[in-house]
Amino acid sequence: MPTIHDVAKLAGVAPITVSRVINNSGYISQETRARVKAAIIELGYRPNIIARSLRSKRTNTLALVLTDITNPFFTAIARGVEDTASDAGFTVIYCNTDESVDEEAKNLQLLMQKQVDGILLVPARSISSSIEMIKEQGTPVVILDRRMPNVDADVVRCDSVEGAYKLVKLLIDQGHRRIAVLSGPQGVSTADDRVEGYHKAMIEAGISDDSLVFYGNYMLTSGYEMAKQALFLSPQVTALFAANNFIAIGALKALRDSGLKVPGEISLVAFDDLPQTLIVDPFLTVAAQPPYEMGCKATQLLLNRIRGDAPPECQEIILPIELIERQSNGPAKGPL
Amino acid sequence: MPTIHDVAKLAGVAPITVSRVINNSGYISQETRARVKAAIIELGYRPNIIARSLRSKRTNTLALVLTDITNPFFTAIARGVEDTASDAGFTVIYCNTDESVDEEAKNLQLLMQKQVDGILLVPARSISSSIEMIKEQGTPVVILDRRMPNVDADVVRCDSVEGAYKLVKLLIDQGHRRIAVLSGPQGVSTADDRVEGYHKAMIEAGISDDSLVFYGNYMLTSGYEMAKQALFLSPQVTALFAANNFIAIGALKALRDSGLKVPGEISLVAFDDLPQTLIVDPFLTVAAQPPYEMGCKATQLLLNRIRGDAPPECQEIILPIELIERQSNGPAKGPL
DNA sequence: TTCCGATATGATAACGATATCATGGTAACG
DNA sequence: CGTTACCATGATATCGTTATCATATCGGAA
Repeated sequence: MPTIHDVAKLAGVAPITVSRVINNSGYISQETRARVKAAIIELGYRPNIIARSLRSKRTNTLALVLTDITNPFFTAIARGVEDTASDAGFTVIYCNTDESVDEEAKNLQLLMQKQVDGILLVPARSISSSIEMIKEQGTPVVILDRRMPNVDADVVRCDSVEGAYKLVKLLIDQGHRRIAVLSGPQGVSTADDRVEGYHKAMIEAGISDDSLVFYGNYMLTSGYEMAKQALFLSPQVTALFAANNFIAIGALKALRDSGLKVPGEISLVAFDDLPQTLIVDPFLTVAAQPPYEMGCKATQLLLNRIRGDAPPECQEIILPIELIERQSNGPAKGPL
Repeated sequence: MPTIHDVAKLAGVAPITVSRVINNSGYISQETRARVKAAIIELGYRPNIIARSLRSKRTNTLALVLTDITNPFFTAIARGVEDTASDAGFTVIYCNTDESVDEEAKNLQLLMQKQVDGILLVPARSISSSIEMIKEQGTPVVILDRRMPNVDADVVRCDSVEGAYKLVKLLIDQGHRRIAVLSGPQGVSTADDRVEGYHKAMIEAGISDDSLVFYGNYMLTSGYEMAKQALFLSPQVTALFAANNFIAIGALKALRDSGLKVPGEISLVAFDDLPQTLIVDPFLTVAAQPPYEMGCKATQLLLNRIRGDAPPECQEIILPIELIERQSNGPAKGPL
């Protein structure tokens, strides 16, 4: 592996001159530039990125810290991040936290040590000290998908309150009154916000019953269990609102196992759409967020921060949610 | 950010002694060790990983180069890789090639410059020069999911020929004779192997007709188009074999758009299962590979290579394929 | 002519860690 | 008592680049 010294010697210049050619910085005569370039090609020289990073304090690396890459919503975000980062010459390190604050802290610690230039974070909880640590070091952070109320950082997300409100309103307008919400973990902003949107719609309709609210986590099994519990309620619920895609699938499995027809006997609406590539006949009525765009936008914002050409004040970018009405909901049956 | 010098000064020792404490190398008296550790904690010292890498030539970073993280098959691989790598204190950089040899070469080039300790590669094509470049540099590579016939490297994959054979045999045993195969790009080992397995089963049954073989790519749209074309064949096909999950979904959409009932009017079997977390009622009969395990195994193998405690000769690990018979296939209709 | 700014290049010193070699004890063994 | 082996620590050089400051040339303006 040739070094900058080898190139310099071959071209008959000082190493720093080679550096200038590589980085297009300072003044170089046409002739010298050509000679250096020729030497670079002849030797097949590639700069040592690590040495460069050590000196320049730049790693051209971003980190994406999310809860679970296995969820297609986050997979799409990841793809958006990578495409955008890659175009800018950055590589992406990614980490799964599985919604654990400890895992998150551990990962962030490691990433700081690796001196990534910026971090895209889907925070495990709304309250966490790890962000402060990062900000102290001066590393830019963009918070993705979720809010962190007391943290001063850029955010790219959708309006969960509004999305949930619209979904539940839809059910109410179809005559549903006993609507259960199956949400994620308390303390996660999307889970809280979606319950809030649910409450808003319910209260507006003059209904309010805390026994209809379930908190679990954003996993299949949790959706399954919450749905099973919701079915025990009396009077019976006529509709379910699942706060994310995995919960929705879990709930659907529970409904199937209980022999209930959707939407004939019970309605189901959910947050997050499933990708077109995996579903033949989309069936679920959903509030769809644009994950790929979220990943792109967040990365652009982060790159701007890193380059220092973003306005100093923090930005909050809220992308639109699309309500897609399909076949999983219908008019409420039985006495209202 | 304190450096090793600050710690050394505070503890009253030389920097190298601090280094020894951190890395548990060489001899250190209990007393000195304690003093150094105290200093480390007092200053909140974290080693600079970049400086360490420059000197030690280790980055504790792996790269995962695959075609498209959006495919749940690869997502699961990625998760297996990350879990295993993370346990060993390694971070993972990942890159999408979208089946393009050029993108692959570009990414690999960059990764070599970043001096990753090892590479997990799902090669875009069976023949490619980029691998040679990597091996020249001495960076260990594990090839994942696909074969590269003329390359001397570790491989973790499944037996595509056998999986395809079993799926097609199943159809033949149900009386199907006109079976089309919708495969990936020619030159990709899995696509070629699955066609080979198909041929093996067909020839064994005394059937062989090259007009039933379609090559496209592993995307939804390609599956849709190939299925549409296959439906034009005369005499009509009674079954389709999709070489991956996306092709299968595309084909299903095409069948739905053509008004054909599955399995009543036409049967469909496919390679790769869809994750339980996304599908309520699994419907497709598939040859399921274990992607998560593939990711784990490949990473273990790679880590062993990096540590130098793997046997010198290349290993080929072939994981078992599970044939899961569901509802997308049935007895052939019409005259045999 | 003198001086100044733009142009072109280089010398030197970092960046923060570890590899290598050296030094000096102490204990054990024959 | 000398030799050897182990233990404990340090000095120095080095990894490959770039930041910083210095130097030299040249053309044109004052």
